[in-house]
Amino acid sequence: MVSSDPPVQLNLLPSAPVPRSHASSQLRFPWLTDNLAVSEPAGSSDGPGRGLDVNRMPGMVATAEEAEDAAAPLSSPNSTVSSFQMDFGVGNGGRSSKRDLELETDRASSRASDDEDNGSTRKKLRLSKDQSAFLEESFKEHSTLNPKQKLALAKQLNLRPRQVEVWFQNRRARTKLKQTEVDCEYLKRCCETLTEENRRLQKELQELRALKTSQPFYMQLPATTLTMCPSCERVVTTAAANTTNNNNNNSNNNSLKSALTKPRLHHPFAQAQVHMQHQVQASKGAAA
DNA sequence: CTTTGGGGGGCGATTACTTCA
DNA sequence: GTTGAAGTAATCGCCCCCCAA
Repeated sequence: MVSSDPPVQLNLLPSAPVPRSHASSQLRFPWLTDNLAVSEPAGSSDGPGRGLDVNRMPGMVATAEEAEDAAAPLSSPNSTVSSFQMDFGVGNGGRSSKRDLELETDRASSRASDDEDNGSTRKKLRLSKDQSAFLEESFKEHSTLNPKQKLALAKQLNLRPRQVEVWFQNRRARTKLKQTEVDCEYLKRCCETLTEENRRLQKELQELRALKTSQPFYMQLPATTLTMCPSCERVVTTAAANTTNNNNNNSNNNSLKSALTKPRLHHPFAQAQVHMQHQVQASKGAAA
């Protein structure tokens, strides 16, 4: 009934869900050479003193996660990101060891970046284009990460695992939002189509009622039902099955036969016949 | 076998920061 | 230089699942 296009399914997520542990794979991306210097992110010219984060006052590290954040490097846009070799999903999928692995990685990261960070403020980072592109490619492969994948990505991009995790969370949220917008647009079109259809059907109904009052002859005919012709999408009246009157209205049957064999415009039964032929042809075509 | 508490991860909502027109 | 909108990194709180005790 709704003639709108089918809803668009944005291909924003990986086609297959990420298995808990799948064969390790190695990804190399052409824009990342061994000596590729990650481009300077926009706005990175700001000094570390600017953009003081009120949530991260110096010396206020309390929880393990905060320790992780505070100890980890800024995205160090000038650092060298070498040959991304993804080692995804090895071993047990590592739920139990996740914390240890992250802490270990963060300790390593903090060692590498103590001079940059100074443990002072943590301003909001802007990922470099290369980092974003790599994360994007990874997201195409898997929309979710297991702990090892997360660590591998973090290591290769010189980011904190938490940053990778957050990026994927936000990316999933954006994907969902986009898909929702697309769905919304589709439903809107459906609604418009149905509204128009309803308007047209109301008009047809009015026409049929007018026809009924102006041509009382058809009042004597068997009860009719409204049906929709699938081929032309017009409402037609068809004779309802009526076995009780079969024996006593031969005259009607004769006139009916003549009407059906010589369909005339605006004759309800003739219209019904024509539309039934349409239906048969349509169904034959569909079957073919 | 069932219950329970903790760890871990995902998600929605929100905040805060950056960029751009 | 200022401002508002848009984009996005990051946080918070909640929920669910899993697992060991």
